[in-house]
Amino acid sequence: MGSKQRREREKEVLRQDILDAARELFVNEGYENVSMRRVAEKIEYSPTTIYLYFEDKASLLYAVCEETFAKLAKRMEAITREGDDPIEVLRKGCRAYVDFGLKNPNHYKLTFINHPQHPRDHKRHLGEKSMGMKAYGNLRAGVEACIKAGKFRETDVEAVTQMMWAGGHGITSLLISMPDFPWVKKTDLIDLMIDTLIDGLRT
Amino acid sequence: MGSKQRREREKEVLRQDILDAARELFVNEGYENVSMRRVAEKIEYSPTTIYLYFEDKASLLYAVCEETFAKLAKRMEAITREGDDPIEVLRKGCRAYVDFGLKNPNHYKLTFINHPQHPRDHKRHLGEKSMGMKAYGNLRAGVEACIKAGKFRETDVEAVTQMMWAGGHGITSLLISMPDFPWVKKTDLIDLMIDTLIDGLRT
DNA sequence: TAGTATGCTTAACAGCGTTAAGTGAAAGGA
DNA sequence: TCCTTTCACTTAACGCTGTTAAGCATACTA
Repeated sequence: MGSKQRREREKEVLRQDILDAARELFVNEGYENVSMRRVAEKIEYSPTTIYLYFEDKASLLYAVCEETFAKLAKRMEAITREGDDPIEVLRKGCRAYVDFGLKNPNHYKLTFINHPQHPRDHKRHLGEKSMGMKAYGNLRAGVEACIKAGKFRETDVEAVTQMMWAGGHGITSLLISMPDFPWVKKTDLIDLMIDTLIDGLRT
Repeated sequence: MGSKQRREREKEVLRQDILDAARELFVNEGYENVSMRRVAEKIEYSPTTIYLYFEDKASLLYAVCEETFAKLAKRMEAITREGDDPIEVLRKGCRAYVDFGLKNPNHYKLTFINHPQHPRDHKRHLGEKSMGMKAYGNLRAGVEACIKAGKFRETDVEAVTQMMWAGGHGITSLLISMPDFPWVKKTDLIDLMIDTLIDGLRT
């Protein structure tokens, strides 16, 4: 009787095994350089088995990213909750975002740089309930707090949030995708960006 | 006697034909979605012929990008030469950069977003004589002029240049690779970024 | 115990970037 | 003019890719 539940538990385990294998390969070697056959080999199943658990390679990628971005969202939320001076919260949030990207470059690439090719995938990472969107919400809250506290001059919250995001993303993505460029010290660049943006927004 | 020169002229024509075909396909359908066979079909030669003119697909891409970025470098240089108020020059330069990216999204993706997979390709676009580097040099000159004119507080020119680039790139790349995100008005976002960064750098 | 549903595999398709070998015409020298 | 060499190009193939259709065993149900 309970066999049905047991089988479902087993399926869940295999699904997670696939995800773990895919994550490790994607992160270490890059999405493009990992084939479904290699993922299958790693879990010691035939390639087609993966398709019983994930629609296609992009879906597998999406699932992996979602897992990782849950971590980012959680960290961002923790920073917001600590509730210092709102400016300091915002600063820490931005730094956490960039650090996260630099520490998980392949995850970052997968989600924010390597644009999804299939039109329908575009919307997935931005869905209302997606983890990426949750992190964005946190950033937005941070910006709103600064404005409400009178630290920033009155402006469009949405626009400022998107600008802050773009600032963080600009640094993160350039550092990741052009590692051979003669960058100045990374931390200096990150701090300069965050400080300059915040200074430029001050009342 | 002159036949050797004639043949070389003909080769140059075919090389340009390949470039033109590749550019059109890459720009309209994206690098990943265009195969060498399709480029070959367009110029009505066999796929292998392309390899007589370009080392591989990445080299073909590189050549296409270089052509386009020559245009960007030229425009940036023109703005610098016009020589208004240095701040205004910098502002215009940044705007030109973003506009260029948004107007040529696939070119932009190819050069700045779609990181090159082969290690050796990394360096190509950043070579001393590359067009991308020339545009960077222009931006740097713009920043330097602002500092020398006493408009910006004394800081590391290189760091500020890289930050400005990252600001422009952040907006450009996000707008391009996430077209379905609920962005505020594009021009507002661009102006907000540029103005905020400049304000944050002021003396 | 017979029949069915389930989980996985084998085999294959159509495409990819790229290379080795071959072809046919034009060029150069005698 | 004839022969040889060069050169631009093609044909065929290799080993890979993501993905699907069909088949095969095992485990569950009646």
